[in-house]
Amino acid sequence: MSANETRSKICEAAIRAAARDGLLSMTLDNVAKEAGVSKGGVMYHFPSKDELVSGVLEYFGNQVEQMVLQRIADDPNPRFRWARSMLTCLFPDSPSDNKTDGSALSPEIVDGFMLAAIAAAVNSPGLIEPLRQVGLRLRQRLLSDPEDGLEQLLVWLAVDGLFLWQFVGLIRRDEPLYAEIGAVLRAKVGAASNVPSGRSAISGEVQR
Amino acid sequence: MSANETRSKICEAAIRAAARDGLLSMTLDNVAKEAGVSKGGVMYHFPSKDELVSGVLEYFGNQVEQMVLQRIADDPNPRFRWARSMLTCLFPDSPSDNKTDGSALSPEIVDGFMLAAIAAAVNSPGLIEPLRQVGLRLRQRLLSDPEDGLEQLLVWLAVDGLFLWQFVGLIRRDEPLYAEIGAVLRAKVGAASNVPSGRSAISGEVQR
DNA sequence: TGACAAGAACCGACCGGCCGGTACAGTAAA
DNA sequence: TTTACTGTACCGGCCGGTCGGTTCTTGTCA
Repeated sequence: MSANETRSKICEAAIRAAARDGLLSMTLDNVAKEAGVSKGGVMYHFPSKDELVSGVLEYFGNQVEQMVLQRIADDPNPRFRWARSMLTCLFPDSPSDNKTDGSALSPEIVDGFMLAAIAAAVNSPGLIEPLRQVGLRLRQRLLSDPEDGLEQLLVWLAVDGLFLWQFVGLIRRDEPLYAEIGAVLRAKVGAASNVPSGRSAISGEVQR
Repeated sequence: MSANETRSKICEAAIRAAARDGLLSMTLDNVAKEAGVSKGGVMYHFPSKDELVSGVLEYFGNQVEQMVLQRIADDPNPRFRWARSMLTCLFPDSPSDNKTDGSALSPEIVDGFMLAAIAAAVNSPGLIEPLRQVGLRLRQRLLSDPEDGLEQLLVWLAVDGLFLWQFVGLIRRDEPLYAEIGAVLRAKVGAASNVPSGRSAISGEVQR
């Protein structure tokens, strides 16, 4: 097995353990066991716990960022492009469709990214700095849209709020409300199920 | 000093330490030191770490819940009452006004509540169960508003998303954007600065 | 082709420190 | 006398980190 494969395997195992048994169980020993690797093997790829956590964050963060940015680039309609990309990437239209065509991220990756971010913030404030930079850039670009910037930001915030709810157990993916919220948000930014540039029935002119 | 005063002192100290040095530094020894109490003193009031964490969560949660519910009860205008209450309680109009008239919560309490919730979720999933119950009840009541339920929920979610952003360092209270977001949200639910039942210039009919 | 050196990838026993928790004797106030 | 602590000493476990060693892979050269 190549080095990169093992690294990925470790990152995924770390999140799997954290998701199942809580963030505190993301110890070197547990992660090693979960990944089917020895502790020394983990330490070989990530010389310290901090580097493991930031490595995990980077691993998931890159996947999310790539997907979101590509969706924006592919979207012909500039209006609400940012928020629409986030929604289609982070909310699969229906919980059951595991599309492998690369048009959306699997819940595992999305939740993993979230968990990794919280894990980083918990372990040491310095670890989220790279993520912070990415977030700030994204924020700035989104807000540079003169008309709809703030409105899109609110959609983004709502999505993140939903993650927080999930984290503290206030909502679960399989609840009907979860899909309802996704539908309302999607409607707000004109993201139909399969027609990205579709016109929403709901969102009237909200701004100004 | 009475027992309850000491309990409060310990709870506040726990959050102070966590906010300053990270969640992991919320150890029994550190909390005791921060509170100016011996470790035995902490263990006297909270027989275990779990009980300390859930006690802290309860301490801050009660303050937030009380304030939010009272605001709702005092509001003569039923439309968007829930979301409006949250906003006025959790977003002070301007960062500098420390009103002691009890019309809003201090940022310390709000952030403390947030930190406590995350701390509980991190330490052990079971600890947030009481908070979960409160949240679910609140959610249900809010959604029972047939017209504006989901719209208010989005405001709530955005507020929580903003907390998450704060936690991972994506935004700070003193940034102009923070106040801007507050203003937009307040406008959406018709919460003017000092006229709770005011009509917003922005939020048109969004629903249906 | 095959022997072999060299480094990359990985193993797992071990260590020191910290953390949650216990035990208990003492004390000041109500 | 009860309540509300203080202070100290201690324990067992876990966790991050170290280290000497092993196995796998790859390039080199006769």
